[in-house]
Amino acid sequence: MRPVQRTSVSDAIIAQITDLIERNVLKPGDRLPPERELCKRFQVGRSSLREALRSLSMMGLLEGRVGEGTFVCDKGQYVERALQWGFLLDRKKLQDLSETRMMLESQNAYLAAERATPADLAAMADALAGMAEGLADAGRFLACDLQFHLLIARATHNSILYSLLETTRSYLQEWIKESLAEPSLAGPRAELSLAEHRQILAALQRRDAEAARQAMAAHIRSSSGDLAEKVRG
Amino acid sequence: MRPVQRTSVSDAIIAQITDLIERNVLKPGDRLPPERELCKRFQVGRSSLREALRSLSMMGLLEGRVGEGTFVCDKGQYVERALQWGFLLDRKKLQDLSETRMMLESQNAYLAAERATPADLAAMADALAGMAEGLADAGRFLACDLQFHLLIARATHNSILYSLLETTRSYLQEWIKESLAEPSLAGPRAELSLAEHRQILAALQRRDAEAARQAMAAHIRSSSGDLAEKVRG
DNA sequence: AATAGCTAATGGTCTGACCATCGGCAAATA
DNA sequence: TATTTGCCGATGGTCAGACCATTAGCTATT
Repeated sequence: MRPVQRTSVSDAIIAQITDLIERNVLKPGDRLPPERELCKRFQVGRSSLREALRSLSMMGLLEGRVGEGTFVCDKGQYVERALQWGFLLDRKKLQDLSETRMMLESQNAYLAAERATPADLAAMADALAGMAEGLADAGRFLACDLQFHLLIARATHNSILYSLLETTRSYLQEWIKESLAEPSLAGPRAELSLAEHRQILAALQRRDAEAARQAMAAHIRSSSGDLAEKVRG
Repeated sequence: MRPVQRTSVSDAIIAQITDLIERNVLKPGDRLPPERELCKRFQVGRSSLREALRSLSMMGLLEGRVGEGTFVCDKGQYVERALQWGFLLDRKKLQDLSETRMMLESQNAYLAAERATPADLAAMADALAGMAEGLADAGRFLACDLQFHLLIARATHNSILYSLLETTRSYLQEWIKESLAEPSLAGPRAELSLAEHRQILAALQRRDAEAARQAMAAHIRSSSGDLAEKVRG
């Protein structure tokens, strides 16, 4: 004898729908029948059906729009989401996070040097210009700073690396903002940061991957110096 | 003016519960209050609450047991869930994932060289011995192989990097297994792989971080050669 | 022709009910 | 006394029906 497996109604529905998507019977952008009709077809209650649809939405496979219907998502962020959950499960260790960010940023710079398109580089130059204009405006400066780093990640043309860096930054953003808000260091710090960014962009434009990586690493070490101290303290 | 964001009831509940888990107010193994009471506390209907719980279960954060209650999962189940979505990986994503893994593995090797404790190194040596013993047994060989790589990640003593590598591997495991199962290459491939692992371990023991990184990078390039081809093809 | 208002369809939410299962307790049994 | 049996309440799982907010598309007014 072996334990009989009980399969929940929702899970059965999930299996059926994922199967349909997998076999391409349901294509991205397609609209599913209304919930009330799906209930009749699957012969289940609406609660169970909705729990299934909710789970599928959570996986990024479906998307519900009020008054319109439920649609199959475009090629989605399944993997990215799953990796983000990984962060949730582990305790947020600032030090670990900071280190992870360092690795991601510098490696992304390396890859970006090899792959950035002219459009990518132009966007980075724009962000850099924004930083220069925002030397007096801390908010503007930080926004362009963040933008610049995300543009580098985007220039790797690797959605997973981009997503990872984005997530890491989002966790650290508060601390970064705080550490850069130190009034005593604000002026010189910002100018130094701007100069470092220029070096990074220059390396990217030269397609010098190793230089880009090192410039980025140096920048982060310098700009997050007291962030690291705060973390340790 | 900007579009006001509608936040669904379920999403709000999900946010609250994930936050509780994140802040360790809810620890793995803990039991949540009964659904009917959660409804009263959150001031929501049971449908919405259940949709939230269902989503959280789907993420691997919660587990419902009939007649007992809803419990916070030990972390780890989300990896298995991830495997079920393997089919969702298209070629581009596989490529991205493979690249991310490459970066994580080599950088982890770098850090591990600086931080591995004697116990870490001993465990790696054990895994290596297991691989040697398993030259004839593909299953044993692969298990020890995986173990070796995870031990390196663990030796970074950075829980986030470990978690990321673990998740990334879990996605790629099926393809890795498949690519290594090529009968024609099985023998020499395994021996080569073993030799490469020995080089990595040697570099770690010498505390030569740069050598460890390069050895790991070379190993992955060599061992996942036809994986990359499959991805491209 | 353009706009305002109406209507039906749809996803989102709530409620109450019933079922199957599980844990714990008490009674029956050896 | 120790073990088994049966029962009961609690709980998650499911269902059905209702109401709400939003949306698209139609209609009639301007």
